[in-house]
Amino acid sequence: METQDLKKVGLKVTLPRMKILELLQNADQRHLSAEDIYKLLLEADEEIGLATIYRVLTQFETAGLVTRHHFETGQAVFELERGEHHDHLVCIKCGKVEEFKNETIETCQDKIASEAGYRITDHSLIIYGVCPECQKK
Amino acid sequence: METQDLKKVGLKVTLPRMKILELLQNADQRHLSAEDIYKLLLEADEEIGLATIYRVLTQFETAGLVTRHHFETGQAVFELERGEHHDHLVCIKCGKVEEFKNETIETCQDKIASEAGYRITDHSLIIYGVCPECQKK
DNA sequence: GACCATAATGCAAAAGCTTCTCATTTCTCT
DNA sequence: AGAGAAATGAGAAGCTTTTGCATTATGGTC
Ligand SMILES: [Mn+2]
Ligand SMILES: [Mn+2]
Ligand SMILES: [Zn+2]
Ligand SMILES: [Zn+2]
Repeated sequence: METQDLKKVGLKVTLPRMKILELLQNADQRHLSAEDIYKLLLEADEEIGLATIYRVLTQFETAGLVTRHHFETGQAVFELERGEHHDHLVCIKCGKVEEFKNETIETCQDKIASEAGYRITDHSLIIYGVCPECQKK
Repeated sequence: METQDLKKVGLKVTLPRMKILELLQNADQRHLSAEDIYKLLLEADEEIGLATIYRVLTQFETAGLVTRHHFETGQAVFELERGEHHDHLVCIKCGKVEEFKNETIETCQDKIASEAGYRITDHSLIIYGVCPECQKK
């Protein structure tokens, strides 16, 4: 029940917030831009302003419900936070996004940061390439 | 002699291009945004339009003279290409950028991409953290 | 060195994404 | 149901980057 998720993080339960959360949970595509969400909601006859979508996504991000990524598409994409960190493999032809997790890389990163004396707060690893389907064309 | 660099890649030798290239070679800070370059040139009494700077940087990128990065600062940063790939460690407090290269990570990335059937074209690994100096404050 | 065709520049306007303002609506709590 | 507080929608504004077009500079030729 999503209503709980919102209350838990101190956000009022409103229609826009419910619909956006629902969409993030159920959409085929896990990684969505604000505009994607806007259009998908329109298709479902839920007319929610783009400004609200941006506002809500930022609130969700602050609340730890979603994560924002900056792939090189010009627009940020958001995905529901599932508690397990992962990185991304993005097809430059069709935009498909795959996820992966690699302990060796994570460990190396921590080592690099600590050797440089940095207190690491975050990282972003994105591999760009052409997916198997797009290679055939 | 920078004039050669430009001719080599098929670009006319113009004052803006020379000045921008020179700045990228000599600036204290290796990673500069278009606006940074604009302002530094102004300080040096070289009034070059921002549009030209963007255009030239894109041409330099296409020609392989510079590399463009998207740190999460809202603006792209550019650095002179030195032929050796590396990744970045960015201080979220002061904006300092450090470079590193890690063979283990590079190898893992290639393995991940090929296991997913992707033909890798590029990747971006950015570690965000707080640098030693900023930790003291 | 002057000339010409072509390419590059500067400026302002436009575009693309995101945030903000403020009047109106919706929630929550009683 | 009603009051107070918070959220929404619509449009304006903000930022970074790109584009159109008139003007200027460059590189090759005579
Ligand atoms: Mn993901
Ligand atoms: Mn670098
Ligand atoms: Zn693809
Ligand atoms: Zn710092």
